[in-house]
Amino acid sequence: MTTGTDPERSRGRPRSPESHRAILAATREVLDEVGYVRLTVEGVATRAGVGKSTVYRWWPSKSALVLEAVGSALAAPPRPTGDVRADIRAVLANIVEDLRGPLAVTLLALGSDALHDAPAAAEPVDLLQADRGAVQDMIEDAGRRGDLPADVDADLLLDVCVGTLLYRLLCRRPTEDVVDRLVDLVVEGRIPRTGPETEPT
Amino acid sequence: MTTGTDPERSRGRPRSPESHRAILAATREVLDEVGYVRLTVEGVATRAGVGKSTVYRWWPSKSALVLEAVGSALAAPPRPTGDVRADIRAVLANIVEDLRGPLAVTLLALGSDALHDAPAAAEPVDLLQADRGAVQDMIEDAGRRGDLPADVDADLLLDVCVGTLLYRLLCRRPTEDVVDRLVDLVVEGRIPRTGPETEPT
Amino acid sequence: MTTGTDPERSRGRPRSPESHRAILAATREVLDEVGYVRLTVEGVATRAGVGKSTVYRWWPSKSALVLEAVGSALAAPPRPTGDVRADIRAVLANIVEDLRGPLAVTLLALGSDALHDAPAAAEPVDLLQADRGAVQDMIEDAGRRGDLPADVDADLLLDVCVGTLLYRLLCRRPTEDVVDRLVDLVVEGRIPRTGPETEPT
Amino acid sequence: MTTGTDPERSRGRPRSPESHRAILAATREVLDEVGYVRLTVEGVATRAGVGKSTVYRWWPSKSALVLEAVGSALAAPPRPTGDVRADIRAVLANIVEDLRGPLAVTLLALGSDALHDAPAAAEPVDLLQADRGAVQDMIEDAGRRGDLPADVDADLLLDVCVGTLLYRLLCRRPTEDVVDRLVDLVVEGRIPRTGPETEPT
DNA sequence: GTCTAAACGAGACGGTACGTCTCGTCTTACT
DNA sequence: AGTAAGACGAGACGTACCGTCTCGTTTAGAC
Repeated sequence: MTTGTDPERSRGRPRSPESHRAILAATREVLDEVGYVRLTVEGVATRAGVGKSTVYRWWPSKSALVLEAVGSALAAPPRPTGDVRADIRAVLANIVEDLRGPLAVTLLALGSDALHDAPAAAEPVDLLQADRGAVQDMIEDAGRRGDLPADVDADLLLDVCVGTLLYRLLCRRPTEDVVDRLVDLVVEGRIPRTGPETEPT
Repeated sequence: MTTGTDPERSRGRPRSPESHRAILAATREVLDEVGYVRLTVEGVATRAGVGKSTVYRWWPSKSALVLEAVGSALAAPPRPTGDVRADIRAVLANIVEDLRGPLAVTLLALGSDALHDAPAAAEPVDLLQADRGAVQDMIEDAGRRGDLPADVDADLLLDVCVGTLLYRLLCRRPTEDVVDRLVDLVVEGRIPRTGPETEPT
Repeated sequence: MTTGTDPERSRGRPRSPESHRAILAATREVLDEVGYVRLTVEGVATRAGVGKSTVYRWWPSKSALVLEAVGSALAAPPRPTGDVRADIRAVLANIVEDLRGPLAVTLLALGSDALHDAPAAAEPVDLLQADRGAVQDMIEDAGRRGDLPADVDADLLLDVCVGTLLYRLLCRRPTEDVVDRLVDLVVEGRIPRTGPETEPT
Repeated sequence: MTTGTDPERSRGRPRSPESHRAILAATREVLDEVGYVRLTVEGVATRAGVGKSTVYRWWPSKSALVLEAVGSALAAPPRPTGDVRADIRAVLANIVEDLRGPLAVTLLALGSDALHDAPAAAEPVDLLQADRGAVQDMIEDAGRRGDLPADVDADLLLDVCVGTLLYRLLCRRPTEDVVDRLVDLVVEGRIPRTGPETEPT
């Protein structure tokens, strides 16, 4: 199947895929090291071995660049198995994984930066939820199957999970066993307790 | 013989309380209007009718200034009544109230900015929880009274509430009836549903 | 084989000659109007229609900028004619001309500023003497020709002339007929007198 | 009529002479160490063990303070002896002595600073010539006695001497034997030569 | 021996300029 | 045509002094 060369797109020298990748990689590294506010486009370009104008040719601003760099590093959404506990667990584990490193912080910076520009507003925070629709379907399926209430509010349920994880990461509180207890809470209504550990049902 | 006035403290011209207040007020206004990243110290100083050096005399940086300005505008913690549902509701209503306006966004910007400085890190996010200790005590009291499990994890329970609200505000999803349903979830284990509205017990 | 273009030098956008010239011109204007101490780099940049960073990209400091601006406005050295009186007269007339306007004052400010930095020290005062070597040669030639003593101290002789003019300008005393009388003094040993005017020999 | 103590003037605490002296001394020290432009009133006050307001109570500005500090350290004018060579020598030696240290540079800074304020303009440069009138009288006396031309231009003659010394000091050229040769030039019309040394007449 | 008013130290104040930094755009020469 | 280099206009950063202004504390002469 030849996706081939779009006659409109392929005039002149084509975009260099190496540069593109190098820029995104450099962005992620710099983000790791100094954070969003101290990241400079010039620094990224230098580290990528690229001219600053090449960055600006493909991304309109620092925030757009960072947004794509962060998005491109997110974990792939898991495939649903039909076991609602396991599926939600997998989604949350993904999020925890994603939010390690600089991503949580960066998302917040992006979000707060964007919230004062009506247009760009929703984008960053939705990154964590590229697969939100799929997850909601999965939850609603569970409702139909009877594993959850039939009219479960998948939207809020998901926000409880994601919000709690994001907030704990932001406050630097531990998140290891929180995933399980969140699942217990939102799937079975089990109020979180301290103590040995949540026992399996 | 009580000297009263501390000889160490009263040398030189005393700090002008009007300037101090005017600066914090101006900071809040500018924050409202243009947001954290577009706020400038010079702009704040001008609006407060104050020299830039007066701002820097008392706050070491833009972020410290904003942090205090935001903190000084938070709602006062409610007094516990003994009814766990009502108490948690009151705390969450306070948070929702605080996060209207620019505070949610600003907290995120501050938080993300700070997370790359080990020392200043925890401050901003803890602002929302100046009264966290009191609320935890309140929850644990409820555990002792039997309104909640005796070994309830007050820490996580609180994070579920705060995190969810913060996240929904950040994503611009509605928060009006979420407070009630969160209380239902964390106090009674009621899984959130769509539908007419949560009926009273 | 002449490569011509130095591969090291010609990377990136070349320096804009208009900006460079505009900055020097603006510096001279501002100097004229408000003097050295009240000259502001930002003011110069604004008048030149240039960003402040462009000024600082090419001159490390206000004093370096002013030094070059002043230097670039000095009169070109006159061509020696062989008549020692006429030649010295021409040199001194040049100096008087240069020191009109803000240059005398500026040189002093620069000089006094610089004298506390060992490295930059000599520069400003030497500005007046970019052509000092040539003038000394001229004087020594006159010595060899017999128009002046054979072992004339050209150095001191020149300092007498320049120093006297600079000092009188600084004290705001008139300098119109001083040039002639200085020449009388240093070429013919005629002690300066008040009175109608120096008669021609 | 008892002038005695003016009832208007002598209420309250009298001016502290120690502070006054300490401020002038500190000014001279700081001037020596860092020069005029880098001298700060606050630094002077601190070194003098004095509040900044005490400085500003008695001197209207940094330049006025420095002017007085510099003036108060000048050498006392010599007494005329009747020997014109010796008298001029003594005056010039005084000037050379005064201009060692930071004074030459400071005078220039003050002068250049002042030249853009019409009122304060002439003061600094005239410092060197507090005794100018006396010296002019002395030169004119020599004219009347026949040691110099009867209509000698004392004004210009003095400027030649002072200007030359000031300029050489500013350029950091040696001044040791220049005094003698200047006297030779302006008293006897002897054009300066290099060589063994000026022989006595 | 008070009384009292000016001078004092300390240092906060409103300003202003500094020199540095980053943004996002523009302009070259090279490939 | 796309790129690396890097100059450009703009404007905020945080620092340093300026000269003014309050404070509370001496301190010496007037009463």
